Amino acid sequence: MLTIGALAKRTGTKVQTIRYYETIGLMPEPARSEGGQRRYDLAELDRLAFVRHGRQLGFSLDAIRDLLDLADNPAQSCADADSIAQRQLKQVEDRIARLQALQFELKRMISDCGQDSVAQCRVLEVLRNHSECLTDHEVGSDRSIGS
Amino acid sequence: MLTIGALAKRTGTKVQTIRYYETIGLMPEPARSEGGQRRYDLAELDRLAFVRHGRQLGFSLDAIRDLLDLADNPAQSCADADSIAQRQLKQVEDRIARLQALQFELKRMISDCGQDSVAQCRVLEVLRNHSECLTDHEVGSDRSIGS
DNA sequence: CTTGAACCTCTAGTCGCTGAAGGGTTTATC
DNA sequence: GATAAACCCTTCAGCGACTAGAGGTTCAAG
Repeated sequence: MLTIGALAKRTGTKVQTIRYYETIGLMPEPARSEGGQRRYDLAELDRLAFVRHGRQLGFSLDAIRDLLDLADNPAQSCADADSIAQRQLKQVEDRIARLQALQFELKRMISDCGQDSVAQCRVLEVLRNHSECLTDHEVGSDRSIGS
Repeated sequence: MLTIGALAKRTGTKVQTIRYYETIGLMPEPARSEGGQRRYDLAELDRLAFVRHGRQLGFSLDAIRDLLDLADNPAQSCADADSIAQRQLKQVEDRIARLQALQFELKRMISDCGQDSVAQCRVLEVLRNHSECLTDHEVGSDRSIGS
């Protein structure tokens, strides 16, 4: 039986995060000690490890919830799990593309500035005039990854 | 004199977002009509365009606040603006690197699954066993870009 | 039996917006 | 001059995924 602190250490999670997962129903309500403290078993350790690993791979908590359901009902879950992962891959690839456009624009902005200490700063100039940009560097929502 | 709606349309911003920028002090309190509606002039249009462009380039509102201060005090602001942009570039490059590790891992996970409809799903398997991963695909905070 | 680390609940804050409720103003048309 | 539509106002709550803090309780070691 693990305390919440031990579980946190083993999975690289903060204690508060585990309690948060419990409040949103991602982790089950665990057993309690006589004094009311949470006690976890190995099944719960596995579940949390699964969740954290999903988070590290950028899955949203909703996606992880779906994947957990699939893992619990093993009958032909593969196609569903695959499509969730495909969706995640696509999101990751979209984000990479957008960030690369940003990277290009930022690099150009910085290298144009650099040495000459004239009052005309390229960085500020570029921000003032969008027309100076070469790429379409709009950034979409980046909400799925927490700290 | 522009209404808030006209300003929103011209800058591709939502009306609420402009009001939000005002509450956090990023946009000044504008003039008002007799009936109390906001009226903007061209200086305010420029400022909002600057802010939005900074957001498109992934700068946080705090970074944009600093850049606006620099733009207002033109004396040798170039080095400061440059270092803010450098920091932003580094963040973008870090995020790209992490996302590419994710992309690699997700692709591997998906391609290993694919055809064989056996109950053993690679996607779920990989999530269960972190040790199967080849890369260090930890994802950091992605807080700086809104929707 | 005492200490102190770890636990508990509850609430509020983070970031950058977004949406909605419940009104008031402006403008165009009749 | 009336009316209606389109716009605007304030205020508050919510998103996702946590994180931090206050103020109190429990547990394990010495």
